[in-house]
Amino acid sequence: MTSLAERRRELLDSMMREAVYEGAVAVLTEHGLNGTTMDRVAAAAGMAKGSLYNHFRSKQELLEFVRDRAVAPMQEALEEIVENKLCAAEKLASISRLWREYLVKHHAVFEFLINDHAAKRLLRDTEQTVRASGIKQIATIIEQGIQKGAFRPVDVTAAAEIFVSASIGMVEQEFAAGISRPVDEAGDALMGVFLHGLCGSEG
Amino acid sequence: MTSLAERRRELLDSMMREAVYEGAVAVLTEHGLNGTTMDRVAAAAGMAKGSLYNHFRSKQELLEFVRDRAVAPMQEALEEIVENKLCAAEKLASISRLWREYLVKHHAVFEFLINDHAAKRLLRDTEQTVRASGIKQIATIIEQGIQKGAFRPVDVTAAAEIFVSASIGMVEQEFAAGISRPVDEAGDALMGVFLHGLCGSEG
Amino acid sequence: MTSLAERRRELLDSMMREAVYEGAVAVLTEHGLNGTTMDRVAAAAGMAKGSLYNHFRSKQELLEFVRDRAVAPMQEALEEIVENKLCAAEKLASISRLWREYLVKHHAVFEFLINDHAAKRLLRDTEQTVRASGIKQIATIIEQGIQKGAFRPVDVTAAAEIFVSASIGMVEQEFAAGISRPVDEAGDALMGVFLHGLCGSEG
Amino acid sequence: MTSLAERRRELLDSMMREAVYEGAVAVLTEHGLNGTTMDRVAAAAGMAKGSLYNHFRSKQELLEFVRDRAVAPMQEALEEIVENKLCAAEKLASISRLWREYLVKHHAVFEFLINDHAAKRLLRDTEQTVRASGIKQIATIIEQGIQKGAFRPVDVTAAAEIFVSASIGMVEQEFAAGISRPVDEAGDALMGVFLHGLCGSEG
DNA sequence: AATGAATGAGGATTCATTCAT
DNA sequence: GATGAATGAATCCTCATTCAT
Repeated sequence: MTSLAERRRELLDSMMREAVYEGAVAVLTEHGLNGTTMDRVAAAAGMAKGSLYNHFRSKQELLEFVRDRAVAPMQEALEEIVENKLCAAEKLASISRLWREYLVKHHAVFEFLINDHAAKRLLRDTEQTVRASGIKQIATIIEQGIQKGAFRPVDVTAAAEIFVSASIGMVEQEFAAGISRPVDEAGDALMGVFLHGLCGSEG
Repeated sequence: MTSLAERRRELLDSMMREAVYEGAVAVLTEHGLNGTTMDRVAAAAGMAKGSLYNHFRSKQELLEFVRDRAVAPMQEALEEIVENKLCAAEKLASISRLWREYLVKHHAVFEFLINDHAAKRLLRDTEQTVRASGIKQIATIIEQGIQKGAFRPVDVTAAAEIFVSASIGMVEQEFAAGISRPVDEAGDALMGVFLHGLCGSEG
Repeated sequence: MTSLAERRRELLDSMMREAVYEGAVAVLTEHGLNGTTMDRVAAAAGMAKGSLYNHFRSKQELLEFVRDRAVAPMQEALEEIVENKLCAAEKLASISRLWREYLVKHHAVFEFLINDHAAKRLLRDTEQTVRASGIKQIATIIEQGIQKGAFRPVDVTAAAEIFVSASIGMVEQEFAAGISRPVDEAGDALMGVFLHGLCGSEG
Repeated sequence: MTSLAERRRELLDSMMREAVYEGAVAVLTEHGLNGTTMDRVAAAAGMAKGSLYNHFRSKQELLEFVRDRAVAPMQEALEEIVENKLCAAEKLASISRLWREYLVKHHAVFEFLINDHAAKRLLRDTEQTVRASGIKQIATIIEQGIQKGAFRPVDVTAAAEIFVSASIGMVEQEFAAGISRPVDEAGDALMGVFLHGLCGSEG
């Protein structure tokens, strides 16, 4: 049984983690990974620098927390889609839209999570990277599509990498270029090429 | 008219820039962008730290030089392919292979050039990014393919982004995962999906 | 008259001080004086860091308590020897052995008590240092020996300093060198030199 | 052949090392080993903190330099005495006086070099400690005295440890107590006890 | 033009002490 | 009294840039 004090502590703890998360995201957004210092995170989270170290052993641990905190809801949503009763093509379309929405919303965090190689070094994960696990899930969906006869028998991992790279790359490019496509238009373009190729049915 | 002294100066200058380039690449390879200090670059280039500042106003300028120096031959090769007499699909296949070879060979540099957002910030380019200019060229090729009736009338920019993201993403993923696919296999997989889609001709 | 509550408080208090003593000694042993943080002491003593400050005004006060707590039994034993009916030479031999045993047993504490000048600064004592009071006692014994005609009329303080320094120094040296002499051998060597000198009876 | 520039550099370097040495000694004297921060050393040496790191890789390396710089002249003087034509007893007396003079003069440094266990930890030396090497030399002298028949056949290492501990301990005690004996008096007292013991010739 | 020592603003981390609960 | 999170000064070390030689 959890005592009152314990529950209160947990509540406070989760509040502070939330503050740290939001502070860190704000700093990442404004200053990039390299400009994300403990000083700035502490200030943005409204606490003393030393306090951060009462909750995270190191900067790395803090950033890992931010990553997990940011990725968790997305991975849950992803799994939900994977387990749906939709057909493979519909699943891919849903995922493409899901990612686009998340990327747009949490751009700063994902920028450093997905692409930043400094972060890759810092957050030491290879197989478990967000990207890698996404690729695995997509590969599974494509595999299902192939077995149902909906898809041609292609190299599923390669196809999954293409899908993931393209999904993320398109959004990133929009950010870099400072433009923004309507969600549907972008998704349709991606799905059109990914499902039917450039050459079309007579190809 | 260039005097003898002037020519000699230029020669020396280009030799030193070459040394800086190679030193910087070596340091980037070994220590990553964050570990690339002026000290290390100077040491690797076989010169004094102060001398770097006689040729580059700042670290940023030096890194921009490295980027340009690294990208130039690739862009030349790209243009050559674009101007070839090949059909669009063959051009794309050639480019895919070209990029793969370059990425594998100069991995460290491109890692920081193409993806590292710390570098993006550092190297202030939006439209002129390597990626952006690559996308433009690819879009042109696809446009040609469409006009020749070889490709379906898709959103050329989106398709180009997909192609570029996928080309780069696949190699990056291999690096991250520590594996390496045979060049042809990877290229075939990409071209297969990109040209014909997952659904196949009956799709 | 002490009330029951008062007595209970005292009991609890002495139990906690005991826990603090043992915790502090453990930490001193494992981490050295510099590594002895209030956090670690609290953890080793099985209590919250804040609680330490309910019983000791500061780290310095806590360490002074540890010093006194560690030194007390040794000083009692020393006084017991001093008041014995033994002759001066035998007293010295007993003391030499007593110290050796204590030093070996409580090495970590005494290392910081006796020699560590950081501690000396921290624990501000001059005359009352363990060392100083030991020297006084030894001087008294030597004085007695001289008055009984057993010893030559030497400078008693100097002789006492020699005895104390040598007693401690020999053990310290063993620790530093990582070796350990048998108690008797070391004691015999010390007493031999101290009583008869290097030159021998004909000297 | 050393170029002019090279010689000038060496001169400047040795001047700066001298400044660092004196600054460090001043700080050690005033603040103790624990209070000896790089900031303070830099300030005392009249230079910027960062400059220290151009000449010493770390605080430890700097302190090791200070130790060596402080110890070198003493060890040279010690060796000179060892190689003299004096008899063993005279050598010991000379050494005793030498040490006393050095200790008095460079008290702060030696306090941390010889006794401070924080320093021992920091300066990782066991056998090569100042103390250990001094003991070795003394042991050699005693050994010679024994072979010449001047000394009784005692445990030379133990006797050397006694001599060294007593020599240093007496000075340290004077410092701690804030008094100061005349050099000769202290030396005579030590040599008297060390050579002839407490018991005297009839002992 | 080359050199490399000097600089000093930061940056990550530690820890004695305080204080609200 | 007990607790442990909060605090922020202090510490070691880094590195882009400057400048005298």
